[in-house]
Amino acid sequence: MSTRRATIADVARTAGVSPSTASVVFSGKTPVSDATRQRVLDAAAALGYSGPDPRAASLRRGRSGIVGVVFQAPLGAAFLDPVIRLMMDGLADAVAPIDAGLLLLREGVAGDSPGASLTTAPIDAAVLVGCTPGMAESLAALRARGIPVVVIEGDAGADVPRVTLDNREAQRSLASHLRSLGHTDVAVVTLPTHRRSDPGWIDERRRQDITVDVTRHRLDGVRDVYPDAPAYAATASSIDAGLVAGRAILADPQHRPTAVLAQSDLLAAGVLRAAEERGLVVPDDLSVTGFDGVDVDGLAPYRLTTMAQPATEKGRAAGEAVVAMLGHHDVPSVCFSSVFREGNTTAPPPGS
Amino acid sequence: MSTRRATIADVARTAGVSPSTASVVFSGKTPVSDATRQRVLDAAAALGYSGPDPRAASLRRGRSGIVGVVFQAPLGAAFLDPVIRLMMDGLADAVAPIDAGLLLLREGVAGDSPGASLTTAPIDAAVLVGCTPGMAESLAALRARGIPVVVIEGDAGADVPRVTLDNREAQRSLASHLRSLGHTDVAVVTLPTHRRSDPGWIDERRRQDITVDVTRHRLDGVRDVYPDAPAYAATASSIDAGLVAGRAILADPQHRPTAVLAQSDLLAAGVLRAAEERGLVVPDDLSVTGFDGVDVDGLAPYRLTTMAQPATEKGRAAGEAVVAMLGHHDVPSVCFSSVFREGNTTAPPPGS
DNA sequence: TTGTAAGCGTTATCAT
DNA sequence: ATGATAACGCTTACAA
Repeated sequence: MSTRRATIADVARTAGVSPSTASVVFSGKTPVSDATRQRVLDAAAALGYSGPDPRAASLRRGRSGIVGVVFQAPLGAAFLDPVIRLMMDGLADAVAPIDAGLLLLREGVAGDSPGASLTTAPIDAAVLVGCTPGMAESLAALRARGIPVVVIEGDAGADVPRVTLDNREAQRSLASHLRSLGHTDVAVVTLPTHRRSDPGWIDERRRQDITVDVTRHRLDGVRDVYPDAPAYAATASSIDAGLVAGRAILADPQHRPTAVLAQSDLLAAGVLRAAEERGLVVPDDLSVTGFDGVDVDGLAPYRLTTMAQPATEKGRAAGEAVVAMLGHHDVPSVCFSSVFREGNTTAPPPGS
Repeated sequence: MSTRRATIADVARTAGVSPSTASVVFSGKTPVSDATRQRVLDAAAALGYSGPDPRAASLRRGRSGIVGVVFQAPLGAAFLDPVIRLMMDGLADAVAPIDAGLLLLREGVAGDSPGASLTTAPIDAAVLVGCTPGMAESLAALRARGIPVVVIEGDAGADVPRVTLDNREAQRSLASHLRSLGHTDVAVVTLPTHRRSDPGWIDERRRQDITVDVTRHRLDGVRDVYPDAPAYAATASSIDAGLVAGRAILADPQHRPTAVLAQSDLLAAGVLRAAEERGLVVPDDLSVTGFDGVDVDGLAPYRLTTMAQPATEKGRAAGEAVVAMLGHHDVPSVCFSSVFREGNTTAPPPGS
């Protein structure tokens, strides 16, 4: 009973048709008479054949139906970010029409040689998430293979299509909002400045070599309005990291800003907690802004004043770009806009 | 310049060796003299050949190096759960040694025909996450193809290896802990009872047809100690869902339990918020227990009394099981144990 | 509507 | 250490 698996040729033979006909029955690419189709299906059932082997099909077709999604962090950490989760949903939706699956690839995690999985994996295209300079090797490997690439929130060179956000302008809007409320003394909580960075104040030197585009651009946005706003870098985009930053920023009662601009909603949530710890009432004693416009689980009753970004749309756009590239179309880079959303965490500064 | 991609045959010819030798240079499966290796590598570089085509290799090898991970929810929703995220990390680690990637598959999401992606995807094995009866078709499709399957937290029949948790016993431990503290009046917040379920009290009728194993088993664990504990089903494992449930449970001051057992840490976090809303002090006025032992972002300064489950280990075990099955080894089901962890959210009932 | 035939690019086996 | 050969299982022009 240890006979090998039936192939489409076996099915064809049993059904008394040619292999090509049997193939067509399964792919549906060409009309087949009902009678033959039924005979083929019956033969398949009899032999326990459950459709073409995807490996063989993909060799012949030159397509595997798989899109690689490349992260620079452990999966669990990446998915901590609600924006990434929404993006994945959009991506999954967008590639569903071509029946593609998403293959998770981690780059630069201990134990994986650079680009190895990228060259061994049968992917038709790749989406790089948050492309920093460290991804250069991965990128080179992909190009060498002629695999279409799209980058989300990052820069991979002129000829790689990007899906980005108006980070600087968006953050500037929030800063302007605070200024129009009368705030003059604000502080910033930034996202990590490097792939792995310690928490701490950002001096001019550190500022110079921020390698994470999003972080730099959003910081620039604040500085457009408040050129001297002090900034504290968090180690991650999380509530806990925001709490740490918030504590640092609110530590000295003599030198306390009247508003904090956090570079993500999660960080903002952490700042809110830090404020609570200090006995500060938001927004009366302190205004706090976020960024992303995601549902932060457990944030109620606060509604953050924030910039809502179309995270799912970004994923969808990346997916659509990939689909287009597989169809040999040129695809342009796209930059999405965030929209200002006022919540109940901002107000004029105390005593105004 | 639109010439087709170089193949290993081209490289071999250029290097003046046979295709098999060239192949071996890349796979390293057989010793090759340094001289020839270098010639092959040079030829490859000259032709812009960057290694064997994974599609062809996987046909020949009969392996694609891809493990499917099957979810029953939109990706974004699944990854909301910290336990799932940890599990993914463990899974990724465990399959890394065989250089396998993880292919995300969603089952039963609008637009995907049942089992379609499972039969089209070139996967060597599959991990079903949270296998409910609704996954029967997916399972059948996999078996028909002879693809090894492992199930995490679910039941797929006797001959499918499972990775599970001692849910009932673990939950019973927490209930016992509360009883030993003197609580007699407790309520439960459960995980969803069905794949999609509305929030609400669980009456005997609803109790009967809970299709989610985890939910049922943990509820059984409480009822082992408190046979009449009322239970309120949440719609998801999230802080917000826990908040809703907590509000319902704490609504009536006359009928207020002195302790709430939540079936996940996230739900427990929500209950904590509900308690705060009502002006109740935890643990003085109300004890709250969680389940999972994960870091709930933003939960500080609380430390939940909970059962810590080895989530990463579960993922790793599933990955190792898959690797073993691919090596034609039999693998047993494994059931992990949770360990009791006391935090600062439980105490004797008020006035005792 | 169905059949014929020619690969898709690689690797395992077996000689040499 | 290297080479010749034969699959791996399928799809798709093209012909009938």
